[in-house]
Amino acid sequence: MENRAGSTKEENLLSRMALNDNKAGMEGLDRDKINRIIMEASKGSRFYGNELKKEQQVNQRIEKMMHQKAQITEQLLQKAQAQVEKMTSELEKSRDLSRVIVHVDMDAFYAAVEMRDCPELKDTPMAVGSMSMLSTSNYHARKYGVRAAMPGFIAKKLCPSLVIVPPNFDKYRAVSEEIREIFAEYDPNFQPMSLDEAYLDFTDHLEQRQSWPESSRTHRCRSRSNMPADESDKTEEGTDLSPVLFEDSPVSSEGDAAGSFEQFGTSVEEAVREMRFRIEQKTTLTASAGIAPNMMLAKVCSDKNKPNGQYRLPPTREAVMDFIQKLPVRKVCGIGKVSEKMLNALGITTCSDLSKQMALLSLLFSETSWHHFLQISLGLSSTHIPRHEERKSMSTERTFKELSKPEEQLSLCRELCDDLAEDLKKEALKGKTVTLKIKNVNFEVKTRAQTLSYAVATAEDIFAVAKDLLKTEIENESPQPLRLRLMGVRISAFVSSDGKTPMQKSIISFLQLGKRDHSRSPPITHRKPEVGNLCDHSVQTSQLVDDPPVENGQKQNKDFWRSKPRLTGEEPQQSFFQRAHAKRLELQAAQPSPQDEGCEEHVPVVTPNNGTESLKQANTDDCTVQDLSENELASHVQPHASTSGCGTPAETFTCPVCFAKVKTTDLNVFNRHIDSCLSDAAKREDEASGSESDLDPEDDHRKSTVVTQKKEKPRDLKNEASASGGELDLGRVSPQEGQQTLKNNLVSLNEVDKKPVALQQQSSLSRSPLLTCPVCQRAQDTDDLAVFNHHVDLCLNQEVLHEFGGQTAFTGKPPAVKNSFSVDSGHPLPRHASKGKSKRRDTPSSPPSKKAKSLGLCNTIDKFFR
DNA sequence: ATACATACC
DNA sequence: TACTGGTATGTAT
Repeated sequence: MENRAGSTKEENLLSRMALNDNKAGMEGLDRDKINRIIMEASKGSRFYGNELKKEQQVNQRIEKMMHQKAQITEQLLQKAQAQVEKMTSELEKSRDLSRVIVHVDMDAFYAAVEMRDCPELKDTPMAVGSMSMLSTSNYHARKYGVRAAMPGFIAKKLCPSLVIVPPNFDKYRAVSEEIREIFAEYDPNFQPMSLDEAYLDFTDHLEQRQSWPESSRTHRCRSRSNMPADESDKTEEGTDLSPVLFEDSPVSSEGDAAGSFEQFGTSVEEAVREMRFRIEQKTTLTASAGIAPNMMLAKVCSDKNKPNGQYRLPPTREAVMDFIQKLPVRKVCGIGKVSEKMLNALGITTCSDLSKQMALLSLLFSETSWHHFLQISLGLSSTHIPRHEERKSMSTERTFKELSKPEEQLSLCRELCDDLAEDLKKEALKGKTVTLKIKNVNFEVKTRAQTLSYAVATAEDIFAVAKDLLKTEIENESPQPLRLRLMGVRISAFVSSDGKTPMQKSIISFLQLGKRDHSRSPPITHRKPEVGNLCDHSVQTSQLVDDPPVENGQKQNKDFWRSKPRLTGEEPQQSFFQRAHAKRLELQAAQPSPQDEGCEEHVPVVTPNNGTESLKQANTDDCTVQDLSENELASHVQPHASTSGCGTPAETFTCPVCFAKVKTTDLNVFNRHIDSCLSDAAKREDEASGSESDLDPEDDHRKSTVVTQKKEKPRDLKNEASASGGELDLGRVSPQEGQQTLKNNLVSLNEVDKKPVALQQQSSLSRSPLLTCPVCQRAQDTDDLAVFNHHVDLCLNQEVLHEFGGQTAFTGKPPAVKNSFSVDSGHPLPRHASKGKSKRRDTPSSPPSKKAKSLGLCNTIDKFFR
C-alpha cells in the first residue's frame, strides 16, 4: 500500500509542490534550493501523500490524452484545422479594439497595508497569515521564495527571519472601500474581483476627459500639513510620501513640503497613472494596472510592470498578436497548474504554440476548452465588463484538528448550518440544494449533495439535510470512524427569495426613480433588465409560490411555514403594504441626507493594536476632501465626484422597509433584503394582532446588531461580494479555534431538539422591558437584548449539560455567548424534518427519545439524527 | 442531479 | 504542530 516509487514521483510532484515563481517579485532566486526545502518540509506528510495521489491522477489524464493524440490521423487533423480556421475567421470578424479596459491590482495588498501601519515591518521579510497558511508576502520575503498560499511553517524554513502578521480583514476592507471610491470615479460600473483588484472600463471616462480643464486633472500630493498634530511616532512617515514598498516610485512628491500638485494629461496612460496616484495619495499603498482592449489582456498587462507600474497594450491587432505570441499560457487567467501541465505535455508553453496546435487541441479537449484556447490564442476576450452576477451558491467550511467522534462531527455540522443560515438571511436567500463537504485527515475530499423540491434557508432545514448526508458518510465508514480535518456546508440552486419577486420589482423600480432624482451613481439601472408585469402582482405571485414539498405524499405541506396560500390570499394587503413603503421610500429618496451618513458605516478602521491607524485614516480622508474642493472637481463634469464615498458600487443602502443599512456591492442583495423585509412585514400583518411574537423590522435590525456584536469569530469575509483579497484569501480559523467553537455548539444543537420559540418581544415602538426566557420561562428584567440573549444561552447550556449528564467532552466548557435566536426570526415552530431518499421522517415535535435504530451508532448520535 | 477537479484571490 | 476559505465552473457519470 505504501508508495515505494517515491523517487520517480518526486520529479512529477514538483509541478504541484514546487515554488510558483511566475509571479512578480520572484526573479532570480535559487529555485532548486527553495524547492529542496519545500520538499523536505513536506515529504511524508499526509498532505504530501495526497498531492502525490492527485498528481498521479493528472498524469493519468495526460497519458490518456497522449494516447488519444496517437490515434489522430492526418486526415482528422486537417479536418479539424479547417474547422479551427473557419472559427478563427469568424472570431476575427468580431474583434473589438474600441474599448479601453483597465485591470487594477494592489501590490502585495495585505502585506502592504500591514507595512504601512507598522514601519518596523518595512525592511523585513514579512507575510500575512499564520503558521498554517500565508495569504500574501511582501517583496522582501518573496526573495526567499515565500509567497501566497504557502504554509507559514514552510515559509519559516525558507526564511527564518520571516515575520508573520495575522490578517486584519476589517482593515483591508476599509482600504478597499477607499480605493473603490476612486475606481468609481473612472468607471461607476467597475467590477471588483476581490478586495484589492478590479476591472474598469475607461472608455467613457476618456471620452469625457478630453474636454476636461487642467484643474480637473490636477491632484494634490499628500502634504505634511494634512497630518494631524500628533507627531510622536510618525515623524518619519509624515514626511515620507514615497510608497512604502519601493523607493523608485515614479509618483514621488516634489520636494515642496507645503503640498504640491501633480497634473495629468488626457491620455489613457495619464488617466490610469492619475488613478494610481490618487490611490497612493489616499492610502499610501501602490497599485499596478494593465490597459488593454479586453479583460484578459488587461489582466495580463497589470502583472507586467508590477509592482507599482502599469502597462498599456495598444489597441491594434498587430500589437495584440505580438503580445500574445510570447505570452506563456500559464499567465492567462483560467489556465492553472493542471492545464499548463497538460498543454506542456503537448509541447505548448506559449500562446503562439497554442495557436499552432489549435487543430490538435480541438480534437483533444472539450468544446468549451478549445474554444477558450482559441480565443486566447487570438488575444480575444470580453470587451465589456459584466455586471456583477447573481450569487449561485453560498458556503461555510472549516478546518480543524482531527475530529472523529460522530457526535462532535454532527455538532460541528450543526454549527456550520447555523452560520450558513445566518449568512443566507443577510441576503434573504433560499436554496434547494444542500451540499456537505468533508475532508479526511488524509486530505481526501468528498462532497455529498441533496436537492430538495423546495428551497430552504434556516439552520434547522439545512441541518436536516446535511446531517443525513453526514450520517450516511459516517455509516459508510463504520465501524471505522470518519476522521475529518474539514467540514463544509454549501447551499445552492437558489430560488427567488420568497416568492414575492413581483413586489420586489415594483418597489425597486420605485427606488430607482427616487434615486435618480438626486443622481446617485451608479444609477440603480444596471440591474438586470426586468421584464414587465410591474403591477400585476397577483399573477406573478401565484406563479412564484414555490412548489410544495412533494415527497412521500406527506401532509406536512399544509402548515409548512412557507406555504404561500395564506399570503396569496392576502394579495391586496400586500400590495397596500408595499405601496406604503414605497411612499416612505420616496420620501427618503427626496431627502438623502439622513442615510447618506450611512456610508460612514463602512468600517471605521478600528485597530486596537495600532493607535496611529485611525489618525492616518482621518488624514487621508481629509486629503480627499481637499482634493476635490480645491480643484473644484465637484462642480465640474465629474458626475461621480459628489457621490464618491457613497456612490460606489460598494455602498450602503438604507432599506426602505426596516431602515437598516445594507452594505453591499450587489443590488440584488439589497433587493432581496427589501424583499425579505416586506415578506416579514406582510407575514406580520397576516398573522395580525394576537401573540405578537413576530419581530418588527426595527427589532430585526436590532437583533442582527446584537448578533454581529456578539460574534467572536466574525466570518465577515463572505459578505463581500468578492471576499478574498491580497494574493490569496486566508481562513482564519486555526485548528484550535475550530475545536473550541465546536464545544460551544452544543447550545445550538440543543436548539434542534427544543426548538425554542421566538423571542417574545413587543414591537419596537412599545417594547416592554420584560422579556420572557423561552427556556426557563421566567421574565427577565431587562430590555437589553444582549443581556437577555446571554441569559437564554446560559439557560440552554444548563439544559444541555443536564441532558448530557456531564459525561461528554463538552462538560465544563463555558457556554458560548451565542445568540440562539439570531437565525430564527420568529417562527415559533419547526418547519419540517428531513426529507430525502430513504428518509423516514418524524414530526419535529416528536420526543427526542426515540433511540436504537439498527444503526451501529451510539445513542447520543441517534439523538441528533432524530 | 451528483461527484469531483480546476481555478481564482 | 502546522498545507485555508468562498465561489464559480468544467468534466464525467
